[in-house]
Amino acid sequence: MKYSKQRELILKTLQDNPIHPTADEIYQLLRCELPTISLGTVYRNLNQLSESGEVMKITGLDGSVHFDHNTYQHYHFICNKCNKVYDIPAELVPNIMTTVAEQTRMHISECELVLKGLCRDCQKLN
Amino acid sequence: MKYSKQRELILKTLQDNPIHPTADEIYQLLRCELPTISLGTVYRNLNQLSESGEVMKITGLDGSVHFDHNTYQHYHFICNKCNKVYDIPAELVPNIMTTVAEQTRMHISECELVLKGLCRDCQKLN
DNA sequence: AACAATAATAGTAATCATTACTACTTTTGA
DNA sequence: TCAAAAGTAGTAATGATTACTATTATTGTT
Repeated sequence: MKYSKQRELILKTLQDNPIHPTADEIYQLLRCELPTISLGTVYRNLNQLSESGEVMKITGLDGSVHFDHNTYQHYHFICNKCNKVYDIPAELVPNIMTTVAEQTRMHISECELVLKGLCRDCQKLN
Repeated sequence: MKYSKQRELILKTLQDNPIHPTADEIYQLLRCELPTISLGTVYRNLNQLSESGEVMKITGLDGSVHFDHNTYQHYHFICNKCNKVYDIPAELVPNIMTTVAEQTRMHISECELVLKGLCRDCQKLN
């Protein structure tokens, strides 16, 4: 992987905006700083970065794919009202991968968990 | 919801083919039996049926949405090699929803878990 | 510093999954 | 039998993502 200014800025934007943005949201954020950047470049780089483990790809949230600068093992919660995405640290979740692997004899290498409901802020507003 | 032959056949096709098909796969399966059915009808009905809880919608597997005739609470495993989708009964998975709800004070109403890896059949082929 | 190989880019077109729209048809309950 | 409501087929439109291409930037080597 060769250096590119675009990739550096994409990574930086993701780190500075820990809101689990989509490719398009990152693109919009970047256009101020680098107006010539193209959406395809954002997609290509995010996919590369998630391949190489530098960012995390989150699916299953809504239609589109989101990205996360936090690459430690963790899970996600999305609020049905405000649509904000929250991190759920892996420590808060009972061990899933090894338990299921033991019981099913599958080789499990990835585990994606998405919880949905009402976040604390939105609970108050009722 | 009014009765329709199309909806009945869509539900039956899903029940007879517990392979977690996509809308398009159901459409292809149905075309033999009812060649005039339209893909839009399949989508509309699957969405209705999943709204009413008669089928389960699975996201986070790959790009597209899959459907499951099994509406009991359960999770999924997708094999990275053969791409087959397996059911993981909820009983095999440590209780996630209440544990996380207690610790985070979020109201959790849905929980989607997707495990990925190598299924037992594909492990043998190595 | 100049250079060639290779990777990356912008911009656009193409693809895939899904939804929206519309005129017509079925279902249903009075 | 009939009208209201819901459903349908077929097509067009949308949204997210990838593919393609000619040009540009990076990098290791002379």
